[in-house]
Amino acid sequence: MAPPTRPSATVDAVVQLSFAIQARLATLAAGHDLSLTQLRALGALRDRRPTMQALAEHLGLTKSSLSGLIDRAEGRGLVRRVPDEADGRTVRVELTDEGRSAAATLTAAVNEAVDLLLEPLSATDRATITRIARRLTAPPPSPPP
Amino acid sequence: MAPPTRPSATVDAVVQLSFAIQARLATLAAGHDLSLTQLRALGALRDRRPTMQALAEHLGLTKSSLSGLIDRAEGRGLVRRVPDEADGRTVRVELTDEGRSAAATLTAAVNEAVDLLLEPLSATDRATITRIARRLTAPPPSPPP
DNA sequence: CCAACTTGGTTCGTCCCACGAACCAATATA
DNA sequence: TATATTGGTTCGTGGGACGAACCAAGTTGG
Repeated sequence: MAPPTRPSATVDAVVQLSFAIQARLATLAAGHDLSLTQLRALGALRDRRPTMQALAEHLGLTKSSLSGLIDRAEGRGLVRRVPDEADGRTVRVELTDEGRSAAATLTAAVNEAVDLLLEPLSATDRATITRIARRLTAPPPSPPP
Repeated sequence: MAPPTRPSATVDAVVQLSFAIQARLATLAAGHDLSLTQLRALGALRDRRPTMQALAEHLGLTKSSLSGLIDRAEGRGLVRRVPDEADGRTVRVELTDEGRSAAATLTAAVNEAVDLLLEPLSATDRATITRIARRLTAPPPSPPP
């Protein structure tokens, strides 16, 4: 069977929506002179102080990419590298006070922006899309070794 | 009232999902040595031959950004600039044969990848998320002048 | 009919982002 | 202790996006 040259309606709709969301987030981040990736990083650091390794994995970046990202964020005073106590090799990343306040502001802004986007939905639909999105992003259950 | 420092469950879930989708698309595009933006551009050109202006708007880029994008795509033989017959200033962009075949391949791959992502959903949930996504990405009805 | 404006694109300089390869220091292993 | 392995950084490359300056083709107004 020949591959379809047109996307399925479902795929198309979902992909379009993801682009719409990303566009909003990018605009919002740009308004604070941040890239989308930096926005994500700040979000990821809100309640963690991961190693470079862990953060890179979480963001889907290589370690060299992350190194540069953190360089820039550190240069802006949003983030700080701290040595790990246990292992002399590993470096942990944490928010500075300035970074924490920026993260809070941005979190609120993201909420507002996405809420606005979801505004046309009924309460029922909101609940449904939440459930579905959660389901799709939940890590698949893996049997412990 | 103080702004929340944590995103709402709904917003968080939806944003996470959008990142998951983008990551899949980016990986897929990278596998064909293309950027996400070029992937989008190819998709947009499947059934149109827009002016630079129109394409830039569709992709949410400035005209200078688009100029560079099309330069590179043209350099790879995926796309062609053609002069507009009516207006000597405007340039139209269209797929080459190679670009058309790449677009077809990629469309199929996107379908497969996103279908896989949506695999855990029931048929009902798929229908629901399609409806919701459509609703959210549909342009708001504007009264004709 | 021609000068002044507008419009559609390109070019240029700048910065961010992401990657792989090479490298270095600290730890783990044999 | 010699040899991996691991965690990060550095460097070079290339795409991506932007604004400002620019240019050519159309449009408008006197």
